[in-house]
Amino acid sequence: MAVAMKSCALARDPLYMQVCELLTRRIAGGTWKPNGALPNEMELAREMGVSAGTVRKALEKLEADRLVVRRQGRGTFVVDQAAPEAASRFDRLRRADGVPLTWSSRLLSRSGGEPALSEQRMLQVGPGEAVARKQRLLSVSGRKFAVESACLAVERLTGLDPDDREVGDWNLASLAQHHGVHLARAYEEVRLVAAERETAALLGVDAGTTLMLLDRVIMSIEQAPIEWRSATCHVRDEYYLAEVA
Amino acid sequence: MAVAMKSCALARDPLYMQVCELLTRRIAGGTWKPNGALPNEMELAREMGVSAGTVRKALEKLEADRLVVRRQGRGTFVVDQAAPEAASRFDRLRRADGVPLTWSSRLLSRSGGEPALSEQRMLQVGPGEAVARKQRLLSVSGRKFAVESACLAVERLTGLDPDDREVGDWNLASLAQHHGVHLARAYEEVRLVAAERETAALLGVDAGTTLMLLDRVIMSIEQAPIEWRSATCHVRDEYYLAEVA
DNA sequence: GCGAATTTGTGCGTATGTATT
DNA sequence: TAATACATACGCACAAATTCG
Repeated sequence: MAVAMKSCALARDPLYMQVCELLTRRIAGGTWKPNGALPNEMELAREMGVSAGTVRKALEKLEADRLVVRRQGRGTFVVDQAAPEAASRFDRLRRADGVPLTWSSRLLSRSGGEPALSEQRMLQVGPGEAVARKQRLLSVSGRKFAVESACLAVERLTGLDPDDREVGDWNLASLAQHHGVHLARAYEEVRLVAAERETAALLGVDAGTTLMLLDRVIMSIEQAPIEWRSATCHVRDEYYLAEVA
Repeated sequence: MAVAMKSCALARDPLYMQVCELLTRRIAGGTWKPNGALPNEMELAREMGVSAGTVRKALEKLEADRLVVRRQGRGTFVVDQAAPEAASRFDRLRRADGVPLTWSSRLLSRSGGEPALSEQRMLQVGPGEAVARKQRLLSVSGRKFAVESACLAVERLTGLDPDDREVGDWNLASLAQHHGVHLARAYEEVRLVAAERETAALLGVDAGTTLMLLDRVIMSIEQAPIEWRSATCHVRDEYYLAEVA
């Protein structure tokens, strides 16, 4: 580990970034379970042959990336990406009273195989890289709310069999956690669109009704697009909440 | 400065946070001009009687808060909040091709005085705290695009005369920079609304047309709401872009 | 083109403070 | 109270980027 700096003429990552990457791999590899504690900073420093300050800097970055949480007096813990707070962090729709929107879903269809052109563009995948798709009808307290199409870049999830049961109606957060991918952030585009005939029929509105279209691409820490979701929403009091930093 | 730690039994901010606050005040006070360089780290450490590491940590926080930028080999510089990149950071509307939307504006009206109830709620001000208001018609390449109402918590801008010329059709970024306020982030709510008669008339659309309503509150670093803007937008190809971290 | 000077970035080591168990 | 673990603070050395002669 510490060897790397002087012996290699090529520009390498700083030592703390290497520590960061190693810890990331170990967390993804399951060395420590979600909600489990990492060894303390001194311990990690000794194991890896670096200074405590270097480990500290690496852990600070991991915490900023939401892979771990650190608590004074307790320790450093692996964040459970499948826990509700973490998993719903990309859902920005709110009820009129500000509470995060919850819905029930009915699977309309699913498929897989080669990506369409739009999917290649949104997910930055080549024509040959397999994707999985699903289409769902979302309902909010009994009311038909949205038609959602989602597309997953399955090959970016290490060791995932595209025909696996869990790809059926996948849960992105837990799927990612179990296949070595850490979700970092999302880009979401909000548009107004006129309802097409089929969509209108599914939502029970007149064709041509103006709906809210949400296109969301969720990216991994390595900046690779993982999932593209396109939801056509029949909003009433509900709203989209953005926090601009 | 360094005295504070042991002599005082009360829980005080950590030293680096005190340095941070001092530097923030000095930047707001104009000790160093926008785009100007701060003294180097060693210098600051000597001046303030703290270690270089403490100054470093303070500067890292200031950089995270976008008050300064630091460049290896060059120095640490005050961010010009009025520069286009900084000032337009809260504008999330995009043209169809992804380019940030630009507009021209026509001032429809302006006023000031006691806040209405909605303004008290959105800006978290009391009934007695003065606000300033303006209403504008925004056009995009000749097309009437939006009716915008903005409301400013003038009393949060230190030393600002509510009847000042610059409050007429204020520029929030430069107004904030000149009155000791640092804009940190914004909360924006996106809704679908039916155009009311007056709004429809101003935008040249039929009453009842579905429009995009954007409610944005910009907050200072101290978490105080500074400006509330409510824009009713007649979007066509344009879209709202959110980045969810 | 090159080297010296300047400034931030990285890394190491140590001591002490503070929250938790 | 004691032990543990992260948080803060200090100081030093060298690497890397930038600027300038």
